[in-house]
Amino acid sequence: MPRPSSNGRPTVKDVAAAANVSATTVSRVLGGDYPVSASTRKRVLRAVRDLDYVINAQARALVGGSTRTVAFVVRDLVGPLFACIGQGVELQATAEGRVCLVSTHHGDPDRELELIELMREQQAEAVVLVGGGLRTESHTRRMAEIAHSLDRVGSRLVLCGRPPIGPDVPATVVEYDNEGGAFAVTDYLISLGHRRIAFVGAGEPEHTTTGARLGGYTAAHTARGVEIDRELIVSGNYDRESGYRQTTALLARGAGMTAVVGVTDMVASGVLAALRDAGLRVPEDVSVVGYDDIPLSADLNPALTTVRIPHEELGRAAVRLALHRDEHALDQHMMLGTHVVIRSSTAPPGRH
Amino acid sequence: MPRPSSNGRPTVKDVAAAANVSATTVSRVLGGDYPVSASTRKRVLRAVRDLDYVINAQARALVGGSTRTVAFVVRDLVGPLFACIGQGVELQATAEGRVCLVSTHHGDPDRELELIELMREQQAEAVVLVGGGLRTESHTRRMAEIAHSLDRVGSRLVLCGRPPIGPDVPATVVEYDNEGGAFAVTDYLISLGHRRIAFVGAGEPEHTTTGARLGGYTAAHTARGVEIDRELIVSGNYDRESGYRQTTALLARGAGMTAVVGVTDMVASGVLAALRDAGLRVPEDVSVVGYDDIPLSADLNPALTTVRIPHEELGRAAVRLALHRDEHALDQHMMLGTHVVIRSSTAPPGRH
DNA sequence: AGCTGCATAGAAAACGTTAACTATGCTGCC
DNA sequence: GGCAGCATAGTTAACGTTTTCTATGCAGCT
Repeated sequence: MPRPSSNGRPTVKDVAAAANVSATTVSRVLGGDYPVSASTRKRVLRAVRDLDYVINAQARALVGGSTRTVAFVVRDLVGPLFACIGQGVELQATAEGRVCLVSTHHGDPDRELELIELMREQQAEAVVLVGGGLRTESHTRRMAEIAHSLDRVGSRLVLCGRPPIGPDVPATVVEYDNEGGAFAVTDYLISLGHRRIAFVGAGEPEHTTTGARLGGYTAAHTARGVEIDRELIVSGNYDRESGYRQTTALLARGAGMTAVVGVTDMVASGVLAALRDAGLRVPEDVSVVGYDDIPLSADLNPALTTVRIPHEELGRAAVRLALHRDEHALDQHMMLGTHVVIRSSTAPPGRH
Repeated sequence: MPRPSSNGRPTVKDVAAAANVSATTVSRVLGGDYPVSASTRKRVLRAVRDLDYVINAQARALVGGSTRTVAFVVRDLVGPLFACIGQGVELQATAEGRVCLVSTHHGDPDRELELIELMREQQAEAVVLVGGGLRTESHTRRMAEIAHSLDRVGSRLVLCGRPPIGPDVPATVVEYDNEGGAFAVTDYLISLGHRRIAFVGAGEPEHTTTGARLGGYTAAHTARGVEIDRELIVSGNYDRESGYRQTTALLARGAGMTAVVGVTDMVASGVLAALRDAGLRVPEDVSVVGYDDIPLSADLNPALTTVRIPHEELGRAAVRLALHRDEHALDQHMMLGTHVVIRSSTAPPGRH
């Protein structure tokens, strides 16, 4: 009859007593590094099983130094993009023997900062910020301070899908080419013959994601010598409903676009619905493209032309770089490529 | 110039030294329970800010008893259903001042058990298993043992969207009415006039989700006195591609169904695609229903008739019940209702 | 004056583990 | 035979908190 000490949870001492050895020996059997005689090992393992002992991760972390924990902070769990990247983070963390903490800030930048602080209390080895963020003066400064705070205690701030904060800020950055992808997909539309291309964005241009994508959209126009009608650039937020609303508004005021760039696939899906409801055909009347290539995109009707970003690899690389930053001391900034995925929502402009 | 001790991370001692008080006092200022003079408090808080001190959650947990941590174990982060429930878990955990651990098992029941063990090491206050699970003899027994293990150390196993394990197993169960929902939606199809209704399932019937939903499907037929053609019941797994494959196979062998029940919306989305590719119209030629009401479903073309389950509430209730199980000692088993959401993928059968 | 009681503060023990020493045989070698 | 060196095991001191328990001053009362 196993007789754990007080709490109900058996400790090394209990196991040691049951196996007639010292606590150290139990630790060594479990650690597996130090030589222990076969018979002792057997007795200890027996006691571990009998008592249903599991190690106390907190106590181990306290003495051992590391918690073997990676935190990831994300806008929402339900957004497919965040989930995809989060999946990469979780997979890589697990592969590296780490456990994953997760929390969501629902788009509130201040809450995001609070969460980082919380993760610092939790002694996470790395704090991965997934997705774009605000890029105002004050927010950037606070973020830089936080990066230093984390650095001081041996933890690492990782920006995943967000540009670097500044030159002297200790942070790992894994981004993908937001501007390049937007350039490519816009260029593709222009090459099809489109000249009036709407951009349905989200948030203020200070939001890094919209900013960079809008930049690519603009650059493509400039490169091709196509003038942009500022009327065609509108903005809401990152959900489907916003895409629907902005598009309806564009149509209502007779913007006369032949193509629409949605800032995300989610937004583009709203664009699609608005066009359909307005009796317009895609791609015959209006072409639509998105950005992200979330799982949903291939199933839309018509299947959405979009920009694929390497979601999972983004998350994996974030964790890999952060955990092995001694080995990758030089390349703590990684830029992953994106590429256009052409499906059925794009075609040359019709008669207009 | 702050001078932290060794590691780089300032400790209570460092703060105490900087503020000229004892460690105890620092702890009290931060804890906020014990009376501390205003001037002392000010000095301590000052030192905390100067040193950029944060508490060590591990050390606090070690002595304080609780880690204030909730773990959730889920099949995948990307599956919209899991993400939705996970969202509920995270929200409620945060609301209760807990931090969230997450890990994924990708449908491997053994891996699931390993993860629970891992979470036990982490001293999670509750371990929430999200989504259906295996229900074989041996797996059930192991799960029951694990529930007892967790219980012994003051942690709580929570089954979220999965039926109870057994009468004497200490676990909190929050399920939704899988059978009832499947009954209702099947009954709806029958009431529309359908008589040959295919069921595109997943996994062996030992998998709790498929088992219960198939049960509802069967019961509705029985209740209405409609005979089931066993040929119409097929099975694959839980993804879109499986729905596509099974449907294509059904059509290929001339099963002649006028309606299809997909075991999940994801599967139903594959069914939709297969029918479209086969030149069949939905709902004119074949009606399709799903189950889960994931965000995607309303955006499918045609919008999917399905069974709505209260995803977020499911996750929230799981955490709430587990953390306050002293107050809810009696109702540690909760069954949430489901209801049919009628959209455009269903209609009376056409000429056949 | 002497006591009680409160406000404030510190010292020391505890939480469960590991790491750095220390101790004891035993083998093998000159 | 003496000693180096290894295999094996135990003792003790950390790790960073919180929680007793104890101590001091000072007000208020009889």
